[in-house]
Amino acid sequence: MVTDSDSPLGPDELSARLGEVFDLVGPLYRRAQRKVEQYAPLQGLSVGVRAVLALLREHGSMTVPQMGRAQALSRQFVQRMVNEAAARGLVESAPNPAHKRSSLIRLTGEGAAAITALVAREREMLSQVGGDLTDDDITACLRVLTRMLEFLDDIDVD
Amino acid sequence: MVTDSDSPLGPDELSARLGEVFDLVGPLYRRAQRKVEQYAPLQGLSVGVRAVLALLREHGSMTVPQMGRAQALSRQFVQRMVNEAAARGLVESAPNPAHKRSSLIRLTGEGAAAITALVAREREMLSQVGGDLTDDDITACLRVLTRMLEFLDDIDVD
DNA sequence: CGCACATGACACCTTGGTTGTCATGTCTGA
DNA sequence: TCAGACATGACAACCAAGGTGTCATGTGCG
Repeated sequence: MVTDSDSPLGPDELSARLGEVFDLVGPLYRRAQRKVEQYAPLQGLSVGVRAVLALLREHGSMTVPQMGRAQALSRQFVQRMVNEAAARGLVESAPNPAHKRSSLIRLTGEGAAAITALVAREREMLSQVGGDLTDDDITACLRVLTRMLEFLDDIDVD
Repeated sequence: MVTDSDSPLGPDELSARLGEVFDLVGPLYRRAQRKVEQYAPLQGLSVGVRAVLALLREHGSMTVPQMGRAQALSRQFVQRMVNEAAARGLVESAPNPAHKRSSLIRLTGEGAAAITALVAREREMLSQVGGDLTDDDITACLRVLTRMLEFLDDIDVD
């Protein structure tokens, strides 16, 4: 039967259900941002700076344009966030052997401490989401979101 | 065993994995927004207006404050979107038998056509996501996102 | 070498969304 | 029954996230 819940969906059912996901992602994103806003400022971190620090924490040193591409943000915006972070001493630039103008950005000790502390607090908050979510649920969720992301990957920014 | 993949997670594992979800939602949201813009060249419908039309399409006529509460948005913002939609003839207000000042907002034929067409185009785009996603995957995804949204809902607005 | 392209810097704009305030309308209870 | 608490609409000020445009400089490649 076409509606077997554990076999891949056809295009029609798929798009209808993905539409539901889509309708949740927007509000979720914006509300999460607001929530982060009320946690992060304690350390003086804007959402953008937070994103930059988190990226560097996970991927190590990167150039500004690399970060922009990784997060689908304009390079100019990322640059602004990096400058702001640098002004607070959370981040520093190291010469890039591969490009004189485009230096590598890396976390300072202070920056690493700040983002680690912030993530810890966010986790603490998320742990209250509770409910009856299973590991499988979240794995499936990640699968879906990742697929959508892959599909959208070919968009050009900048 | 604590890590049984089909039993509810404890707070620690839960928050760690939900953190992963969060990190995907941002880029996904931004990419999707751009993709929709380029694929379905918005006939002048801002995200806010789109949300209002979608709400009315799903729930029938509502008052402005009702919509605000339904979406955890400030009533003033919803009002602005409704006014904008009304100015374009997508929506009209009917007298509310239960309240003289707060009229019921409902879709016009034009509004219904516009939102239906938009949703159809979005669906068409999403149908290309393809992959091997099952109905169960998406259901789980919706469960996760809904839980997160509910959790964030207790931010009081207005 | 020359030319297309990537990068940094900086200014300006748009959009989603909130907060505040005021006047008017509605409901409830002593 | 009527006073005060609360809901609504209207309008304005404000904010943060993020994009766009442009210019000068640097880099890589045919």
